[in-house]
Amino acid sequence: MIFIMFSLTLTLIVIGMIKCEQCIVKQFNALKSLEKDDLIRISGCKTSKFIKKGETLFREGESINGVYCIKEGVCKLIKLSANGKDQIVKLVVRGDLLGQRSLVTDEKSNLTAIAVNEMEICFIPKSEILNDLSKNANFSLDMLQDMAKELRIADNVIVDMAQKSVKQRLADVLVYLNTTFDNDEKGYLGVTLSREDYANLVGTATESAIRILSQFKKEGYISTTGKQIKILDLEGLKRIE
Amino acid sequence: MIFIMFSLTLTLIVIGMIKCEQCIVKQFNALKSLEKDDLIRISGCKTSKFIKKGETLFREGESINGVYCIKEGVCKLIKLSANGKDQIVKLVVRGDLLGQRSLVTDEKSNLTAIAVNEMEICFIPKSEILNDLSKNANFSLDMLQDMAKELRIADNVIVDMAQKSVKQRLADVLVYLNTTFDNDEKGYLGVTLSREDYANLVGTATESAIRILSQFKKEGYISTTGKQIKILDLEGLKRIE
DNA sequence: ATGAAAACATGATAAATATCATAGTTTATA
DNA sequence: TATAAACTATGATATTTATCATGTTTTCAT
Repeated sequence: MIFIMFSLTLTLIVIGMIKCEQCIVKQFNALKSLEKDDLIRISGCKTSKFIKKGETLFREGESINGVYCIKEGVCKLIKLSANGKDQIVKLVVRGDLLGQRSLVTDEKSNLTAIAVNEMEICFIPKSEILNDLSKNANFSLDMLQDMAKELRIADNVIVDMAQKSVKQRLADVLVYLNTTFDNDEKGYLGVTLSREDYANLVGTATESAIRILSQFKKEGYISTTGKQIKILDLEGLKRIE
Repeated sequence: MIFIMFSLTLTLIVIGMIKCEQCIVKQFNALKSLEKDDLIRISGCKTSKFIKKGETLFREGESINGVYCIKEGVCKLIKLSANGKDQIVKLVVRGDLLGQRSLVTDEKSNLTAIAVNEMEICFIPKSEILNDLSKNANFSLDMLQDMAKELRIADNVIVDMAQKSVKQRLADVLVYLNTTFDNDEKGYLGVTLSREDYANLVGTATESAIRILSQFKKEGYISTTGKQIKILDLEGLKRIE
């Protein structure tokens, strides 16, 4: 009997079926404001998934009809610009909720979401969570606060895009990655991006991103091993202009 | 007696004391979801103001502690970037609510608001409206929808800033102004901005904005009389790349 | 109305960035 | 483990944008 329970728990863990009410990452987002009963109800209808690097969660123009809770991994939110280039609008990380906008509007998604590395996510259908929005003032206030924060960040990104040089923006990205993700054992950035991803994050040509990273390397700000990047002089990067 | 009533009404109108529940512009924002009783209560504590062109409503770093309802006129939301240049993050127009973020966070304002022309605004203290957020689900849902929309727009601006050329962005701004504001009797854009404002909207040097506007003029897309700009070839502007 | 200040305009030049070309490296996988 | 495909790197050059300089026009307060 004990063996069976153990085996069951193990299986649940292996296929990612941790219950919402026990899940650690809910601490980091608006779900923390839900009552235990509601979390249990939501847990019953959520879908857990593992997503491989490079897989698409959803595309621009699709209906989402729910929120994704990022349990592990990183994904990039991309928009294809009129001139055919991809722009990474933001990175979504462990603990973040993805698709809040779909809860309050019926619009199609404005962005495409693609996994940057192995991800573990839970999908909660809109229908299941919509009631909480109208009945639980704390939850909707929390949601408002999240959006307000995202809006402030977006405004700052606009200013940076408009006013800073490509080199500054690239330095900013490195600083951001360094502070947002734990470095690995060897001191490399915790997220591995392609040079093209870097270019699409700062809005420049891939060659330009490569060139500037090479320059950073020559000047001793970073070192690289293949795609992996190690920050050697964080304060120096912050001073770049 | 009739004369006194008439005189009173007239005075109220002249000093801008239209009551919220009768105010047309509330249709355009989240206030439309409040009950009549709540609007009357709010009306009782709101402050009405006329703001002259160039005046500052609030500055980056200040506490706002309430929302402004824009009854008439336009203001620009500015952020000073690290390199000392102003960036206009967005224009706020008749019907918009300004400062929603202050309702759900205690942070200082991230932006500075300056009147672009003569404005008429009402200020509603945070204390008075906070209760409505927790008690009126429609109101807070409306607020969420507003923010979701702003977020989508901000994401699009990020992509444009990162991927489009200065010329394209400037053409976009002209198209935006043309569609957002009614042109005056002579067909000029309904909002008059300085060349520096145009530069700060698209994130370029003032000389560059001037140069490109001159070019648009030569190429027959627009005509100008002093600061005033008339769109001659809207479709042409949309096609610029 | 008038003079000073602000805004507009444009040339010359420098700096930043994109594009095209080519080659070396890494990565994935058959 | 061989091989193609994808990614990284760098040079040469073109294009875009910023900066500095200077003159003109408009605006505004007296």
